[in-house]
Amino acid sequence: MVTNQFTRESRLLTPSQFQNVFKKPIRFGSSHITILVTSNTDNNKRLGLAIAKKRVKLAVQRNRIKRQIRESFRLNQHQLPNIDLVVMVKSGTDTLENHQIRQQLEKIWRKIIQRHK
RNA sequence: CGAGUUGACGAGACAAUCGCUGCCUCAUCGUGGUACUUUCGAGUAUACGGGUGAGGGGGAGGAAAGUCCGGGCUCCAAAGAGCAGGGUGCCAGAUAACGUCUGGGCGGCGUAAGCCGACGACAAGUGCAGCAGAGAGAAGACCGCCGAUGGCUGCUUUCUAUUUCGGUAGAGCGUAGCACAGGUAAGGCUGAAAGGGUGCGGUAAGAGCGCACCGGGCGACUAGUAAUAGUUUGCAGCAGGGUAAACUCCACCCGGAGCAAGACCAAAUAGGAAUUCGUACGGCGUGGCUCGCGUUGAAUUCGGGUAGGUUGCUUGAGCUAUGGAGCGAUCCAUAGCCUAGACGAAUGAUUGUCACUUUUCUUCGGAAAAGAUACAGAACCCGGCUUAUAUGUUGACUUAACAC
RNA sequence: ACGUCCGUAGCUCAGUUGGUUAGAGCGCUACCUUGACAUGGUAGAGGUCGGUGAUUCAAAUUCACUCGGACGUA
Repeated sequence: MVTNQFTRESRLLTPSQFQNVFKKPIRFGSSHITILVTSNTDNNKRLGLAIAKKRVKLAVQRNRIKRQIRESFRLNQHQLPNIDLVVMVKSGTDTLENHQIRQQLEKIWRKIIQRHK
């Protein structure tokens, strides 16, 4: 059954969970977005967000980007393998439109799926 | 109708689909507690916490921002005393409090509505003012003016002495000159600033030296709670400029830290080793000092080890309505309402329709196309201030021109 | 979230009881020295003192607001 739910179980919550991803990541990227990926053993996919204040200055823009990423992850999660991933963002992302962010993310999802087949 | 001033409110709407978050109700699952039954396996009931599902209703701001003030709350001792330090600064009021607000005063800007003002004291004391300039604070004579008085020189005349009878010398009066002593702050020059202003008189020239008016000072009176005001009145020619966002003085206010405060649960700070000081006139306890109060051996080094969860957390100086008091800020009474509580951090995404602005077309009903949708995201909570902001609705007021 | 501090030349810093003109080192430019380079020497350019306003005769310095940056607190 395919669900589009997005609960606390599908997020990275503690610093140690984040550290696991940062230790030995596989990198995927586009012009404005970098994603670090590690496979996990919990039979689950988990998303973490690292949107630095240094890269995106205004809180409104940071929130907007995070919502877009979560929304895209929520809609595409059932296609993904069991991985932990952290999404990072480069400077200038706050000037992108919502649909541009979504296009970039969808490209990266496809790359990850291919890599893990 | 144009231009403007000022206050209040708003900050796109609706629908569908897919989500997030916490609240309520119901169903269900499992577990611990309590009561009852028991064949000691368990079963039933109950309330609460937890998981899952369904339904319902709620979910960012006017500035949530800057962190510039003030308060609540929490801990430091129950928050105390003095000093230091800091803040505020016309008067009165409002308030939990304020650097805020309201009303009034004074000054400035504007035709006006209205707006702006860190607006106590420099006559308590100390300090500062480069360069320029004569002089910078009980000032000063550089140019200029005068030179009455005194001095020097000349002339007229009078007197005295002397005489070679032409004069000569001295003294006095008058007068002309010099600018030597000196007088003078009206004018010039310098500067941001030069010790009341204008006029007349006056004088050697001038000067509050005298007078008139204006301005200012001190006191009285009147009005006002007061700041302050006055076509009131008396006094004295004027009394010393600027700077306190210079030290300072005066009045009033302020103990320190902050929800990463603090509390609870589990773990942990353990147990150790070495050195030094000390055994109470000491050390520590928030940050400045002294007192006071509380508590008690302290410091350094080596080695070892943690930083998870719950709570604080949203019912509050709360909001709405009505009535009353007050010019107003605001306050009082009654009734009703509950309106975000997240924590690697929710409050969203997509699509459609309408609404907004501009342009074009128009049968003046509207239609089409394009564009824009600001500033910006709660993190303990309030009251303000300040800064950012596309734009909409509306109240009151001022004013030019025109029309009546 | 709360708290503290800092902005001066291209870089690193001086300079603040308000006073004439904002200075040092490195770097930069030109010339001299060398066959050439380095070194050395001489000269020169380069500053809205983060911004706006206020106080004052006068502000890098004092005050208010504002912009940017750094650090600390579990």
